[in-house]
Amino acid sequence: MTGRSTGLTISDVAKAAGVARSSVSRAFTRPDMLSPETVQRIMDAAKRLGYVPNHTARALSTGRHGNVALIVPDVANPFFPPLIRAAQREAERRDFCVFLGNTDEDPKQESKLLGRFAGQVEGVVLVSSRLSDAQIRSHVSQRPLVLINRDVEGIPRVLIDSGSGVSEAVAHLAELGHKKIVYVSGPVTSWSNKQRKAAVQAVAARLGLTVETVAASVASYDAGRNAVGRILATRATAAVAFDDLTAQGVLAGLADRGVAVPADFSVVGCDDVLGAATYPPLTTVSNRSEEAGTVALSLLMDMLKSRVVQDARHVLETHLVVRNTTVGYKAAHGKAEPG
Amino acid sequence: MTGRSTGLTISDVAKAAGVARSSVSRAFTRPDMLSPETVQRIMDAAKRLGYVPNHTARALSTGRHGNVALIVPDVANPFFPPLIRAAQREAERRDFCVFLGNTDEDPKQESKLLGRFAGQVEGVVLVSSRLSDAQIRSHVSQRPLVLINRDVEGIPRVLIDSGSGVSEAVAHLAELGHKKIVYVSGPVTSWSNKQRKAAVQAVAARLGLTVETVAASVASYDAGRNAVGRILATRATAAVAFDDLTAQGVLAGLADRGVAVPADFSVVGCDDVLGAATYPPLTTVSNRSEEAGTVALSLLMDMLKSRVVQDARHVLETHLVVRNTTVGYKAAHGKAEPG
DNA sequence: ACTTGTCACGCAACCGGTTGCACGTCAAGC
DNA sequence: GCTTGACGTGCAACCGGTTGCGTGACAAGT
Repeated sequence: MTGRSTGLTISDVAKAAGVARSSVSRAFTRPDMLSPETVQRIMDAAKRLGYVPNHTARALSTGRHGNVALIVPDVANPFFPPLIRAAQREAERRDFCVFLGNTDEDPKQESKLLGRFAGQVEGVVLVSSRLSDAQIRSHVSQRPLVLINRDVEGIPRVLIDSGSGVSEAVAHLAELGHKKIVYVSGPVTSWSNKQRKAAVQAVAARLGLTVETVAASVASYDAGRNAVGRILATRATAAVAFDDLTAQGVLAGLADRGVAVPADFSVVGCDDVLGAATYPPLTTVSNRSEEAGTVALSLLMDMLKSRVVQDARHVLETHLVVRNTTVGYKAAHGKAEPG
Repeated sequence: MTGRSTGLTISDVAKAAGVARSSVSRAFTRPDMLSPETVQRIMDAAKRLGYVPNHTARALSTGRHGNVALIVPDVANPFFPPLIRAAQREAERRDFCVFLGNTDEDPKQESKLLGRFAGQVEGVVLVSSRLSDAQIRSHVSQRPLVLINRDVEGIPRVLIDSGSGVSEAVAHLAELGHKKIVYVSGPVTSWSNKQRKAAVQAVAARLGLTVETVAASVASYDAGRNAVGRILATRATAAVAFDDLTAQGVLAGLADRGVAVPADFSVVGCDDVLGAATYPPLTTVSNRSEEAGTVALSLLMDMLKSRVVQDARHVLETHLVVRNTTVGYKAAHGKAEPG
């Protein structure tokens, strides 16, 4: 009637096995408390009847549901799925189920979801949260929570340091002989964008490169494509783009103008989101989003176990992945930087 | 202690409002049964205390959890995220939460997840299930279930008919003057692959095109790239690939050999997974996966409401999206098909 | 033989809601 | 004035497990 999978309860099993309900319960949760024969008898009966413990009832009395929530800004952004999958895997390894929430980049929606999940999850991991620090803190007081790509003091968090990879990218370009490069920036409000831009400028300064910034404002193919005019106007010989999508746009714009990559111009992306699956394969910065997912989940699980919030701050460094859109400027041209 | 958001229960509210627990319960679930003033008083007390109903307890007594599960083969496959997001949105619109399951294309894993979710969801949508018909049927007997891209008689299902779009693609190529094309096939076990291949052959026959099949075996960039030698050997002038990833590989392989696209060769993908975000933008077939997600969810919700399984079979037709990897063969060459 | 301790198990309360039924009140109908 | 019915509310059982505590059986210790 109710669509329940089976109407079977511990009582049925208890009757069949000739024991009390509590013994059935213990057979499943703490078999060591029972004699081996009793456990065996109960298990046999359970299997014979096709009994399966009711998750909800168990959750009600224990307060443990075995669920966690994962909340992301946008499932369809290719950056997140690998992270989701990794988190999922880790959760399942520990016999947890995961609720997935999609906020559409909207803080209100994020709060709403948090509320809806509350009471059926034991913990939450918030990815690239758009909430204010204060809001995040207020949620933390209610239930275990870990952050990904959001740096709030006192709250367990795992951060993907794209700065390290971007730095390598700039060093790579310098080593190849480029003297002037441009950073194609992303959304100004983005934590990642700030991080990446700063890294580019720091390393460029250290290695004596000139760097100009061209704003793509939003992170998209079109934004990258539209920025090409301004990029070329700088007379730079290489560009580091905020992300792969932007980089791909830049490649398109370059192609439109007949600029060959990497022969005439080098491009590096960030996040390794398209993998090698475009042509030419993009030199980019690894994202380690999978590890972020795994680590965040383990962190959360540890908290659930120990019941203590640790001020963990797990930083994942990224690295340059050299493919085919970068090449030595001198090697390609056999001469020095144009005047 | 237990990390519950609040220790508040209906009893607290009842006491504060000076009514019985049952009245508090009714104030939230069937306010029409109470006098307006009582409802008001209870609500005030609840708000003042910060009471929020316990989802788990409610689920235990009603059998309704307000959760559904969405199980996909691989979150990271770009085909699924838009579908997931759409389903999510639809679920939320109806105040449902969604569990996400990832099977890694493994039927065993799929069964396991189905089991783990059982008892905490009211219904399931299974996307591109790898289970056998019999297994699927056995699950259906246990709880409401709807299928996406899996055609099992008697079970509500929504099917994305990529055949229609592929047919358009072939017609498009014919119209452009191509006489001989190749179909770069995907996994032989794939329902979609069968569908697409059949469509290509049917339309080609009708329009008098010659079509050869080149197997890429798995759907991937590399597979596509490796197939190019064989594709070119057929002396065809255009290719329809199983999916966008494969198509992208084909483009890469073509570029490796100096074959210009679309000037010398036309390529069309399928699934519109990379959007326009590559260069040159790929002519492909739309996927309508978002609608599939939305429709599947509504179907499920209807079943939950009416408690009756309808043998719905919802087919979504796809269409050709013309971008820049196809062009008239004659237009490009100004002559007839080469000998 | 009698205390003491251990072990296996049952009893019953509890988790936090929902819901069938009974009860009391009050207005309308005769 | 008494029945009738509608209405608002409370009582208590129930959803399906978990768990603190008590009890009886049996072995070991003196």
